[in-house]
Amino acid sequence: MPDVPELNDRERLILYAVVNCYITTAEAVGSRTIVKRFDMDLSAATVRNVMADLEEMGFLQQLHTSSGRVPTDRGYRYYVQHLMRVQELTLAEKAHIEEQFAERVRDADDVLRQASHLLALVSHHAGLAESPDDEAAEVQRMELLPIGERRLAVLIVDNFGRVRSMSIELPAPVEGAELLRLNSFLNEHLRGLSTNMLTTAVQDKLRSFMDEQRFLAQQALEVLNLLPMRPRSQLFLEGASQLFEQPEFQTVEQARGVFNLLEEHDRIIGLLRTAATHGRSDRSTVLIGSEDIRGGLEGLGMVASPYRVNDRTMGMIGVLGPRRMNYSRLMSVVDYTAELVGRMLGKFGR
Amino acid sequence: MPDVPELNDRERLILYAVVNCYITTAEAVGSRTIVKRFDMDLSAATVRNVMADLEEMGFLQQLHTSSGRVPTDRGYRYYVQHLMRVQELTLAEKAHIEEQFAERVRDADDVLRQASHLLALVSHHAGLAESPDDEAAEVQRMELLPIGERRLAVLIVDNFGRVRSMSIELPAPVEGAELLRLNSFLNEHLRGLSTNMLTTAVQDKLRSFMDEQRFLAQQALEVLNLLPMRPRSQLFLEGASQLFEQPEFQTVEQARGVFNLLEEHDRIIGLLRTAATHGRSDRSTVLIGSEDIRGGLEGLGMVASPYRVNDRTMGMIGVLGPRRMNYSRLMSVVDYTAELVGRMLGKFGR
DNA sequence: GTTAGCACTCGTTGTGAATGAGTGCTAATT
DNA sequence: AATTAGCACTCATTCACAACGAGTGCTAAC
Repeated sequence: MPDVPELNDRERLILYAVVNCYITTAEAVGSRTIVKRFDMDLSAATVRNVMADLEEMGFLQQLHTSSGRVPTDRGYRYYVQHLMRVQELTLAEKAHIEEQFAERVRDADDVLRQASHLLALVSHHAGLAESPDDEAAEVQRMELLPIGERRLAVLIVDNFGRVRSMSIELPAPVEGAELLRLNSFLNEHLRGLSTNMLTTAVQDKLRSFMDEQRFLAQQALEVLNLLPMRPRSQLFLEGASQLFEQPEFQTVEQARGVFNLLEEHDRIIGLLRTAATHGRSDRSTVLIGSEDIRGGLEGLGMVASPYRVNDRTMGMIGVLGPRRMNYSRLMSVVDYTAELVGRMLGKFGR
Repeated sequence: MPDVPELNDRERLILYAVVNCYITTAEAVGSRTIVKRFDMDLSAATVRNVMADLEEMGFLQQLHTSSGRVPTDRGYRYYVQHLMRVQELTLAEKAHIEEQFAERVRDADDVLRQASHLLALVSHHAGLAESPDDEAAEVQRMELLPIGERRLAVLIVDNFGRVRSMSIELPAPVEGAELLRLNSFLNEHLRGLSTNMLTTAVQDKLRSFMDEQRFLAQQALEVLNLLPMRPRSQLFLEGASQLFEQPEFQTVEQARGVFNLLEEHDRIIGLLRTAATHGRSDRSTVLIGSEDIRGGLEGLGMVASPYRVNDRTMGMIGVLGPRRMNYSRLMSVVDYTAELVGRMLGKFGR
């Protein structure tokens, strides 16, 4: 982000006013509107002059001559970074959020599902929550269950209470006793490892084992190799339909753009992670429109925050809405939700 | 469906022509168009007369005077039931469909995920697949794994290789040996039961047990009661965005209607099941627009087919698209896919 | 430096005419 | 009696043109 010009007080005030107005009305805002709504001790003409300056500096934009101004991505960025102050949540609001979590949870995924639901509810935009990623997940327990002749169900329980289950077909039948030994071998040696590097871990250990151990390891490796382990980074997304209530997505053109993004969960996860790298690890970050190079976020904004368990970042949650969002409020909401998520997940971790 | 009038050959021919034209062009079709496209030995005027009759009988509809005709729901229904002939798949097409299934599968859900993906791909509409429902699923194995002090992971593996996992908090710690006994008790008595009636089954058995058995049953019941067992009927839905390419969903109004339906998975499952009751259990059925009383399907059509394992219906798959769909082709596609799904699931069930 | 005043821009709205696809009806034809 | 040609009619769509008004930029006065 090169050369962001310094703004004087008046310019800051007026940029603030424009963004603020636009966020609530969704319509280009003119000089008169501002003077009235903010009771300024300035004439419309003066405001006009300042607005012209702001436009020249790239903070505002005119859709056509003779129409009010609209903030640009840069305008929003400045607003978020220097002008707005984060609106802390009241106790009542915090309580309200906490209530949403009251339901019973079965595992970490439930917590995140609920988080996305809750975010959608209070933000009136799309709520996002990414399941703890595979690197952060450790194997808590593995279980091999025979189903049918040569078919095996392999269960991997991780430290978030999540279970990944796979059914595999063995090349040759394995008898009961052998299976038991294999099972305990796996548990003995793989516990605590990150779920996405099981095979390599076994491979590494393989050569150091002798005799029966070695045979078992060999067998374990065969089983592990059969596992279709594509790392699933799961995204919970709710309330997406609310985006289409927004005036900026009323034309089919723009609506389709948004819809396509919504279907690409991987893409959204990518955006969440970009946001993660931009911000501090304990605070929410904002990602605006074209700030992501790969495109697809045009006209949209995202507030994202990492959640942490035992001081380690496990994943991201956030809100996806029109670029014209109430960042001030949403940042607190997302922050607080992330904090709660972290706290709840603490119950699962060891 | 009361009083469907008999149609003579010419009327049938012309209704067929109108529906056919409309399906491909999405535009109201006029008399001249028909004569030309089908090389009819009739004049446009004659066709006009017949079309007027068909309109009177409720098969066609005019958007406004002086515009071509469009089929009504009843028109489509007649077309599907009496006029069109199902277009069998070529070997190449079958092969192409089968290829999509080539990937490794971890469990039954994977099969259905792939089915919905594939349906979306070949139909260019939304692909639907419902996971085997809870009644059809039998407990294959249960497993209690301790995590932390009083926390327990409960795994239920069903006969489709699917695992439902839950983490529960016990009121009091249970020590290892006891847990083992409880575990084997559960497996001994609950295996083969439908997953959605575990608690009642245990309750029934409870009184007949004595002594230790009784104590274990009591304990089992306590565990089962803690399980948040909401029956999840899962729906896999892919390719929904393709619907918005269709000309009939270009206005924001209609698009929103569709979008809302797409978000309500339960609603869609309901529709699939309605379709199931309308049709034969081994063949695809069509559901058109307002034929479902509860509404929400206006302007849409659905082709659905049950899939069967060991001659028992396990769930539904299908395609959701604009009412103006190529039923003739899609029925074969859905049928064949259902057959494949059934075959693949056979590998899991005992 | 600020403001009042004014000409100017340009999207929006509304009106009316031209266009054309498609119909319904009637009278002629087979 | 069924079919067809012909023609008047309907009505959505398109286009041009004018009126409107919100909002600007600029200039001159304060």
